[in-house]
Amino acid sequence: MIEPFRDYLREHNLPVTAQRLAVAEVVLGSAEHLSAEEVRRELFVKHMAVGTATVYRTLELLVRSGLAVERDFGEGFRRYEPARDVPHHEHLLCTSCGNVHEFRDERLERMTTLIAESSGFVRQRHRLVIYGLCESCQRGSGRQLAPSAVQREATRR
Amino acid sequence: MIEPFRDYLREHNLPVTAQRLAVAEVVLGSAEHLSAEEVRRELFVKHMAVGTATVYRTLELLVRSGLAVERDFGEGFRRYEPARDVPHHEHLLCTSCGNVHEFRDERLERMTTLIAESSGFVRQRHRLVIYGLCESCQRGSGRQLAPSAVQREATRR
DNA sequence: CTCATTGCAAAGGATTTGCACTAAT
DNA sequence: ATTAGTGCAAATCCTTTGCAATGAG
Repeated sequence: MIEPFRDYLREHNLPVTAQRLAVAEVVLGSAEHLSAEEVRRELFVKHMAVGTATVYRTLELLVRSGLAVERDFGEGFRRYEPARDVPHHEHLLCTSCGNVHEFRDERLERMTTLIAESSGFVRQRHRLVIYGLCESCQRGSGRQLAPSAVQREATRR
Repeated sequence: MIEPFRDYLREHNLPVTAQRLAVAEVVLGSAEHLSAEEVRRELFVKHMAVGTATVYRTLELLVRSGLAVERDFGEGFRRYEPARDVPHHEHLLCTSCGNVHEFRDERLERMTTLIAESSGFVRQRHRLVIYGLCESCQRGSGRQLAPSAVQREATRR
Protein backbone atom coordinates (compact mmCIF):
# COMPACT_ATOMS: atom_id res chain seq x y z
CA MET A 1 0.00 0.00 0.00
CA ILE A 2 2.63 2.51 0.99
CA GLU A 3 5.44 0.72 -0.83
CA PRO A 4 5.04 2.82 -3.97
CA PHE A 5 5.45 5.93 -1.83
CA ARG A 6 8.53 4.52 -0.19
CA ASP A 7 9.87 3.86 -3.67
CA TYR A 8 9.03 7.35 -4.80
CA LEU A 9 10.91 8.84 -1.87
CA ARG A 10 13.96 6.70 -2.48
CA GLU A 11 14.00 7.43 -6.19
CA HIS A 12 13.98 11.11 -5.42
CA ASN A 13 16.56 10.91 -2.67
CA LEU A 14 14.07 12.07 -0.10
CA PRO A 15 14.37 10.77 3.45
CA VAL A 16 11.90 8.03 4.29
CA THR A 17 10.59 9.18 7.65
CA ALA A 18 8.09 7.58 9.99
CA GLN A 19 5.84 10.62 9.65
CA ARG A 20 5.73 10.43 5.88
CA LEU A 21 4.89 6.77 5.93
CA ALA A 22 2.22 7.30 8.57
CA VAL A 23 0.50 10.00 6.53
CA ALA A 24 0.76 7.91 3.39
CA GLU A 25 -0.73 4.91 5.14
CA VAL A 26 -3.77 6.86 6.26
CA VAL A 27 -4.39 8.62 2.96
CA LEU A 28 -3.59 5.76 0.60
CA GLY A 29 -5.33 3.22 2.77
CA SER A 30 -8.55 5.15 3.06
CA ALA A 31 -11.62 4.79 0.91
CA GLU A 32 -12.63 8.29 1.96
CA HIS A 33 -11.78 11.72 0.72
CA LEU A 34 -9.90 12.99 3.73
CA SER A 35 -9.08 16.55 4.66
CA ALA A 36 -5.71 17.43 6.18
CA GLU A 37 -7.45 17.86 9.49
CA GLU A 38 -9.01 14.41 9.29
CA VAL A 39 -5.66 12.86 8.48
CA ARG A 40 -4.09 14.61 11.43
CA ARG A 41 -6.85 13.47 13.75
CA GLU A 42 -6.72 9.89 12.53
CA LEU A 43 -2.98 9.79 13.17
CA PHE A 44 -3.56 11.21 16.61
CA VAL A 45 -6.00 8.50 17.69
CA LYS A 46 -3.56 5.93 16.32
CA HIS A 47 -0.97 7.38 18.71
CA MET A 48 1.13 8.47 15.77
CA ALA A 49 0.62 12.19 16.05
CA VAL A 50 2.28 14.17 13.28
CA GLY A 51 2.66 17.93 13.17
CA THR A 52 0.17 19.83 11.06
CA ALA A 53 2.86 21.30 8.86
CA THR A 54 4.26 17.86 8.16
CA VAL A 55 0.83 16.54 7.27
CA TYR A 56 0.43 19.30 4.71
CA ARG A 57 3.94 18.86 3.39
CA THR A 58 3.46 15.13 3.02
CA LEU A 59 0.10 15.55 1.32
CA GLU A 60 1.85 17.70 -1.23
CA LEU A 61 4.41 14.97 -1.75
CA LEU A 62 1.70 12.39 -2.20
CA VAL A 63 0.09 14.53 -4.86
CA ARG A 64 3.41 15.13 -6.60
CA SER A 65 4.14 11.43 -6.57
CA GLY A 66 0.86 10.84 -8.31
CA LEU A 67 -0.26 8.48 -5.57
CA ALA A 68 -2.93 10.80 -4.22
CA VAL A 69 -5.26 13.31 -5.81
CA GLU A 70 -6.29 16.66 -4.42
CA ARG A 71 -9.96 17.63 -4.48
CA ASP A 72 -11.76 20.87 -3.79
CA PHE A 73 -15.47 20.57 -3.29
CA GLY A 74 -15.92 24.21 -2.39
CA GLU A 75 -16.10 23.43 1.31
CA GLY A 76 -13.36 25.85 2.20
CA PHE A 77 -10.65 23.23 2.50
CA ARG A 78 -9.15 20.47 0.35
CA ARG A 79 -9.55 16.75 0.45
CA TYR A 80 -7.23 13.97 -0.65
CA GLU A 81 -7.97 10.54 -2.00
CA PRO A 82 -5.74 7.73 -3.20
CA ALA A 83 -5.21 7.86 -6.95
CA ARG A 84 -6.32 4.37 -7.77
CA ASP A 85 -6.24 3.04 -11.30
CA VAL A 86 -9.32 5.08 -12.16
CA PRO A 87 -8.30 7.71 -14.70
CA HIS A 88 -10.88 10.32 -13.83
CA HIS A 89 -14.14 10.37 -12.02
CA GLU A 90 -16.63 12.83 -10.65
CA HIS A 91 -18.15 13.36 -7.24
CA LEU A 92 -21.55 13.48 -5.65
CA LEU A 93 -21.51 15.32 -2.34
CA CYS A 94 -24.32 14.99 0.18
CA THR A 95 -25.05 18.49 1.45
CA SER A 96 -26.46 17.10 4.67
CA CYS A 97 -23.95 14.55 5.93
CA GLY A 98 -20.97 15.39 3.74
CA ASN A 99 -20.67 11.91 2.31
CA VAL A 100 -18.87 11.68 -0.99
CA HIS A 101 -19.89 9.26 -3.68
CA GLU A 102 -17.94 8.69 -6.85
CA PHE A 103 -19.10 8.00 -10.34
CA ARG A 104 -17.64 7.90 -13.75
CA ASP A 105 -19.08 9.16 -17.01
CA GLU A 106 -17.01 8.90 -20.15
CA ARG A 107 -19.22 11.39 -21.95
CA LEU A 108 -17.94 14.24 -19.81
CA GLU A 109 -14.37 13.95 -21.03
CA ARG A 110 -15.50 14.35 -24.61
CA MET A 111 -18.18 16.91 -23.86
CA THR A 112 -15.89 19.25 -21.99
CA THR A 113 -13.24 19.03 -24.68
CA LEU A 114 -15.75 20.00 -27.34
CA ILE A 115 -17.22 22.78 -25.22
CA ALA A 116 -13.79 24.22 -24.54
CA GLU A 117 -12.91 24.08 -28.22
CA SER A 118 -16.05 25.90 -29.27
CA SER A 119 -14.97 28.77 -27.03
CA GLY A 120 -11.44 28.77 -28.34
CA PHE A 121 -10.01 27.15 -25.22
CA VAL A 122 -7.70 24.17 -25.05
CA ARG A 123 -9.11 21.93 -22.37
CA GLN A 124 -6.75 20.85 -19.62
CA ARG A 125 -9.08 19.27 -17.10
CA HIS A 126 -12.51 19.72 -15.61
CA ARG A 127 -14.23 19.38 -12.32
CA LEU A 128 -17.82 18.38 -11.77
CA VAL A 129 -19.45 18.13 -8.40
CA ILE A 130 -23.10 17.27 -7.99
CA TYR A 131 -24.61 18.39 -4.70
CA GLY A 132 -27.63 16.56 -3.35
CA LEU A 133 -29.06 14.42 -0.60
CA CYS A 134 -27.91 10.84 -0.12
CA GLU A 135 -30.35 8.08 0.60
CA SER A 136 -30.04 8.05 4.38
CA CYS A 137 -30.35 11.81 4.59
CA GLN A 138 -33.50 11.70 2.48
CA ARG A 139 -34.96 9.40 5.11
CA GLY A 140 -33.89 11.79 7.83
CA SER A 141 -31.36 9.37 9.24
CA GLY A 142 -28.38 11.38 8.06
CA ARG A 143 -25.36 11.83 10.30
CA GLN A 144 -25.31 15.61 10.10
CA LEU A 145 -21.55 15.78 10.03
CA ALA A 146 -21.23 18.01 7.04
CA PRO A 147 -18.32 20.41 7.12
CA SER A 148 -19.23 24.01 7.84
CA ALA A 149 -18.93 25.33 4.32
CA VAL A 150 -21.25 22.79 2.76
CA GLN A 151 -23.65 23.26 5.61
CA ARG A 152 -23.45 26.98 5.12
CA GLU A 153 -24.18 26.80 1.46
CA ALA A 154 -26.95 24.24 1.84
CA THR A 155 -28.66 26.18 4.58
CA ARG A 156 -28.29 29.58 3.04
CA ARG A 157 -31.75 30.90 2.26
CA MET B 1 -29.51 48.31 -12.59
CA ILE B 2 -29.55 48.60 -8.83
CA GLU B 3 -33.26 49.37 -8.64
CA PRO B 4 -34.20 45.73 -8.07
CA PHE B 5 -31.84 45.66 -5.11
CA ARG B 6 -33.30 48.85 -3.73
CA ASP B 7 -36.71 47.23 -4.06
CA TYR B 8 -35.52 44.08 -2.36
CA LEU B 9 -34.21 46.06 0.60
CA ARG B 10 -37.43 48.02 0.95
CA GLU B 11 -39.58 44.92 0.70
CA HIS B 12 -37.59 43.36 3.48
CA ASN B 13 -37.54 46.46 5.64
CA LEU B 14 -33.80 46.71 5.38
CA PRO B 15 -32.18 50.14 5.39
CA VAL B 16 -31.13 51.38 1.98
CA THR B 17 -27.63 52.64 2.64
CA ALA B 18 -25.12 54.30 0.36
CA GLN B 19 -22.68 51.43 0.96
CA ARG B 20 -25.17 48.77 -0.05
CA LEU B 21 -26.05 50.59 -3.22
CA ALA B 22 -22.41 51.18 -4.04
CA VAL B 23 -21.55 47.49 -3.70
CA ALA B 24 -24.63 46.52 -5.69
CA GLU B 25 -23.72 48.93 -8.45
CA VAL B 26 -20.27 47.43 -8.84
CA VAL B 27 -21.33 43.81 -8.69
CA LEU B 28 -24.54 44.04 -10.71
CA GLY B 29 -23.01 46.41 -13.23
CA SER B 30 -20.01 44.25 -13.92
CA ALA B 31 -19.60 41.71 -16.67
CA GLU B 32 -16.86 40.07 -14.62
CA HIS B 33 -16.85 37.53 -11.85
CA LEU B 34 -15.56 39.71 -9.07
CA SER B 35 -14.03 38.68 -5.77
CA ALA B 36 -14.83 40.57 -2.58
CA GLU B 37 -11.37 42.07 -2.74
CA GLU B 38 -11.89 43.28 -6.30
CA VAL B 39 -15.18 44.87 -5.35
CA ARG B 40 -13.55 46.61 -2.42
CA ARG B 41 -10.72 47.89 -4.59
CA GLU B 42 -13.04 49.11 -7.32
CA LEU B 43 -15.05 51.05 -4.76
CA PHE B 44 -11.86 52.51 -3.40
CA VAL B 45 -10.70 53.92 -6.73
CA LYS B 46 -14.18 55.34 -7.23
CA HIS B 47 -13.68 57.23 -3.98
CA MET B 48 -16.52 55.28 -2.41
CA ALA B 49 -14.51 53.16 -0.03
CA VAL B 50 -16.60 50.66 1.91
CA GLY B 51 -15.41 48.59 4.85
CA THR B 52 -14.42 45.01 4.10
CA ALA B 53 -17.01 43.62 6.47
CA THR B 54 -19.73 45.62 4.79
CA VAL B 55 -18.65 44.41 1.37
CA TYR B 56 -18.98 40.81 2.54
CA ARG B 57 -22.27 41.47 4.27
CA THR B 58 -23.70 43.15 1.21
CA LEU B 59 -22.50 40.40 -1.09
CA GLU B 60 -24.44 37.98 1.06
CA LEU B 61 -27.51 40.15 0.70
CA LEU B 62 -27.10 40.27 -3.05
CA VAL B 63 -26.97 36.49 -3.14
CA ARG B 64 -29.97 36.17 -0.88
CA SER B 65 -31.90 38.59 -3.02
CA GLY B 66 -31.19 36.40 -6.00
CA LEU B 67 -29.63 39.31 -7.86
CA ALA B 68 -26.10 37.91 -7.66
CA VAL B 69 -24.67 34.43 -7.75
CA GLU B 70 -21.75 33.13 -5.74
CA ARG B 71 -19.07 31.10 -7.51
CA ASP B 72 -16.18 29.05 -6.23
CA PHE B 73 -13.61 28.12 -8.82
CA GLY B 74 -11.28 26.53 -6.33
CA GLU B 75 -9.03 29.57 -6.24
CA GLY B 76 -9.20 29.93 -2.48
CA PHE B 77 -11.80 32.70 -2.51
CA ARG B 78 -15.26 33.29 -3.93
CA ARG B 79 -16.42 35.33 -6.84
CA TYR B 80 -19.72 37.03 -7.52
CA GLU B 81 -21.54 37.71 -10.74
CA PRO B 82 -24.86 39.33 -11.52
CA ALA B 83 -27.63 36.77 -11.86
CA ARG B 84 -28.89 37.75 -15.26
CA ASP B 85 -31.85 36.03 -16.85
CA VAL B 86 -29.71 32.99 -17.52
CA PRO B 87 -30.99 30.12 -15.38
CA HIS B 88 -27.77 28.23 -15.04
CA HIS B 89 -24.50 28.15 -16.85
CA GLU B 90 -21.05 26.68 -16.52
CA HIS B 91 -17.61 28.21 -16.52
CA LEU B 92 -14.38 27.87 -18.41
CA LEU B 93 -11.42 29.19 -16.47
CA CYS B 94 -8.13 30.03 -18.13
CA THR B 95 -5.41 28.64 -15.91
CA SER B 96 -2.93 31.15 -17.28
CA CYS B 97 -4.64 34.53 -17.15
CA GLY B 98 -7.60 33.73 -14.92
CA ASN B 99 -10.17 34.82 -17.48
CA VAL B 100 -13.61 33.34 -17.04
CA HIS B 101 -15.79 32.37 -19.96
CA GLU B 102 -19.38 31.24 -19.63
CA PHE B 103 -21.29 28.67 -21.55
CA ARG B 104 -24.54 26.88 -21.26
CA ASP B 105 -25.37 23.26 -21.91
CA GLU B 106 -28.88 22.03 -21.30
CA ARG B 107 -27.77 18.42 -21.28
CA LEU B 108 -25.90 18.84 -18.03
CA GLU B 109 -29.01 19.59 -16.03
CA ARG B 110 -30.62 16.37 -17.14
CA MET B 111 -27.42 14.33 -17.02
CA THR B 112 -26.58 15.26 -13.46
CA THR B 113 -30.11 14.54 -12.28
CA LEU B 114 -29.98 11.08 -13.79
CA ILE B 115 -26.51 10.40 -12.43
CA ALA B 116 -27.56 11.45 -8.95
CA GLU B 117 -30.65 9.26 -9.13
CA SER B 118 -28.70 6.20 -10.14
CA SER B 119 -26.67 6.59 -6.95
CA GLY B 120 -29.71 7.10 -4.80
CA PHE B 121 -29.12 10.83 -4.43
CA VAL B 122 -31.64 13.60 -4.97
CA ARG B 123 -29.88 16.22 -7.01
CA GLN B 124 -29.89 19.76 -5.69
CA ARG B 125 -27.40 21.50 -7.94
CA HIS B 126 -24.11 20.93 -9.66
CA ARG B 127 -20.96 22.77 -10.48
CA LEU B 128 -18.82 22.24 -13.51
CA VAL B 129 -15.64 24.13 -14.20
CA ILE B 130 -13.48 23.41 -17.19
CA TYR B 131 -9.87 24.50 -16.83
CA GLY B 132 -7.87 25.27 -19.91
CA LEU B 133 -6.00 27.86 -21.91
CA CYS B 134 -7.85 30.70 -23.60
CA GLU B 135 -6.99 31.81 -27.10
CA SER B 136 -4.64 34.65 -26.21
CA CYS B 137 -2.76 32.52 -23.71
CA GLN B 138 -2.30 29.80 -26.30
CA ARG B 139 -0.59 32.39 -28.44
CA GLY B 140 1.57 33.38 -25.51
CA SER B 141 0.00 36.80 -25.22
CA GLY B 142 -1.82 36.08 -22.02
CA ARG B 143 -1.97 38.60 -19.23
CA GLN B 144 -0.58 36.32 -16.54
CA LEU B 145 -2.85 37.67 -13.87
CA ALA B 146 -4.18 34.37 -12.61
CA PRO B 147 -4.93 34.23 -8.89
CA SER B 148 -2.42 32.32 -6.85
CA ALA B 149 -4.51 29.22 -6.33
CA VAL B 150 -5.16 28.62 -10.00
CA GLN B 151 -1.57 29.38 -10.74
CA ARG B 152 -0.51 26.97 -8.04
CA GLU B 153 -2.65 24.17 -9.37
CA ALA B 154 -1.69 24.78 -12.96
CA THR B 155 2.00 24.89 -12.21
CA ARG B 156 2.13 21.99 -9.85
CA ARG B 157 4.14 19.25 -11.39
C1' DC C 1 28.84 13.98 9.84
C1' DT C 2 25.84 16.53 6.67
C1' DC C 3 21.74 17.98 4.97
C1' DA C 4 16.75 17.48 4.89
C1' DT C 5 12.79 16.91 7.88
C1' DT C 6 10.11 17.93 11.88
C1' DG C 7 7.21 20.64 14.85
C1' DC C 8 6.14 24.59 17.00
C1' DA C 9 4.69 28.95 16.67
C1' DA C 10 4.13 32.85 13.96
C1' DA C 11 2.47 34.53 9.54
C1' DG C 12 -0.88 34.56 5.76
C1' DG C 13 -5.08 35.18 3.01
C1' DA C 14 -10.08 35.03 2.97
C1' DT C 15 -13.93 35.64 5.65
C1' DT C 16 -16.60 36.44 9.98
C1' DT C 17 -17.73 38.60 14.29
C1' DG C 18 -17.85 41.80 18.55
C1' DC C 19 -18.78 46.25 19.53
C1' DA C 20 -18.94 51.29 19.93
C1' DC C 21 -20.50 54.63 16.68
C1' DT C 22 -23.46 56.38 13.03
C1' DA C 23 -27.26 56.63 10.02
C1' DA C 24 -31.85 55.10 8.04
C1' DT C 25 -36.62 54.99 8.90
C1' DA D 1 -36.34 57.78 18.95
C1' DT D 2 -35.62 53.04 17.43
C1' DT D 3 -33.50 49.85 15.19
C1' DA D 4 -30.19 48.31 12.06
C1' DG D 5 -25.87 49.19 9.53
C1' DT D 6 -20.99 50.53 9.45
C1' DG D 7 -16.14 50.07 10.17
C1' DC D 8 -12.44 48.87 12.76
C1' DA D 9 -9.98 45.48 14.87
C1' DA D 10 -9.83 41.13 16.75
C1' DA D 11 -10.95 36.39 15.81
C1' DT D 12 -11.44 32.19 12.87
C1' DC D 13 -10.40 28.78 9.57
C1' DC D 14 -7.28 26.54 6.47
C1' DT D 15 -2.71 26.56 4.98
C1' DT D 16 2.15 28.06 4.65
C1' DT D 17 6.60 29.46 6.41
C1' DG D 18 10.70 30.61 9.61
C1' DC D 19 13.71 28.44 12.42
C1' DA D 20 15.97 25.68 16.08
C1' DA D 21 16.10 20.97 17.27
C1' DT D 22 16.14 16.29 15.39
C1' DG D 23 16.81 12.33 12.56
C1' DA D 24 17.84 9.94 8.00
C1' DG D 25 21.43 8.53 4.83
